[in-house]
Amino acid sequence: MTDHTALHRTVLGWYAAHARELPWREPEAGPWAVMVSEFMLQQTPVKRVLPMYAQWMERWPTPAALAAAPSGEAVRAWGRLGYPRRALRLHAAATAITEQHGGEVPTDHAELLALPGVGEYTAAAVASFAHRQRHAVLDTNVRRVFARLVDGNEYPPTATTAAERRTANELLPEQPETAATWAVAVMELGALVCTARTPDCAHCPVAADCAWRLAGSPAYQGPPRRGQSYEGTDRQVRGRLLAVLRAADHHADVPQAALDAVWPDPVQRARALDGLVADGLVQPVAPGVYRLPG
DNA sequence: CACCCGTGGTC
DNA sequence: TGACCAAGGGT
Repeated sequence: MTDHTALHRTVLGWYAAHARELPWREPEAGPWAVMVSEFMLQQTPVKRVLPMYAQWMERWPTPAALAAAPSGEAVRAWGRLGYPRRALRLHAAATAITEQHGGEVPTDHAELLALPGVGEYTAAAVASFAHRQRHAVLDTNVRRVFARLVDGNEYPPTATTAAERRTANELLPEQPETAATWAVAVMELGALVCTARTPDCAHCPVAADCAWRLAGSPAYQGPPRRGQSYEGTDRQVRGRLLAVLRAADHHADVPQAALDAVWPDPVQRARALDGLVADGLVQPVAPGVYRLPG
């Protein structure tokens, strides 16, 4: 039950002075704008999200507008943002919001969590950033900041732990409005200063209190964090296949031959295509003919 | 819970 | 240059 007022004031002051101006943080950005940004930002850098976000919000400014479009159009508009299943899930979330929540993004955390593509982080982020509620928001940035500041470790554990949730809740300001700003402020600190590779400790507002710094910035000791291989994987094949489908006109059939051209190994190619169909990203319309889903 | 799921930028 | 990283979620 320590008093964290000084820490709150320091971080909130830093945020007030250094926060980026992002469209989903503008006063006119409602819950839908926040939700769209959160889907796009899942494992994708802000810089690459910005242009796609602008296009998306202009085309589908409400959940109902997106729900009225074919899911394949969402996949097509997703472009090269990566992880196209996110586009499908965002479309499914828009449909659920339209059909079950009167077209309004839910305010209740549990209802948010029940939406397709909304997990622990995104539910807390929308409830906090858009609805100004008090929630611990644990993304990769926040987890890294707390790992260093509180635990003295360079990196957080592989998966979010109960101890991390305890820390986040312990440090969360009591007032909901303050907590909401605190959540985005800690995230911003992780994104801009307390970065993964080369943290800018010289400009960190809490460097003097940082357990990791005070311990001499010891190198990461934990288990090796598995890298993400990509060359030669099914994911690469899926990406190439879907690129062909996206490039085709809306409702234009894509012949098997066009898909066969993207990858030499027929076994892996077929497996990747089957996977896309199973995921609902590709629709088989006839033997040897495919398109994005309607 | 370990693994799968895209894409592009960085050192 | 290959490994790492980027506002995760689903299984």
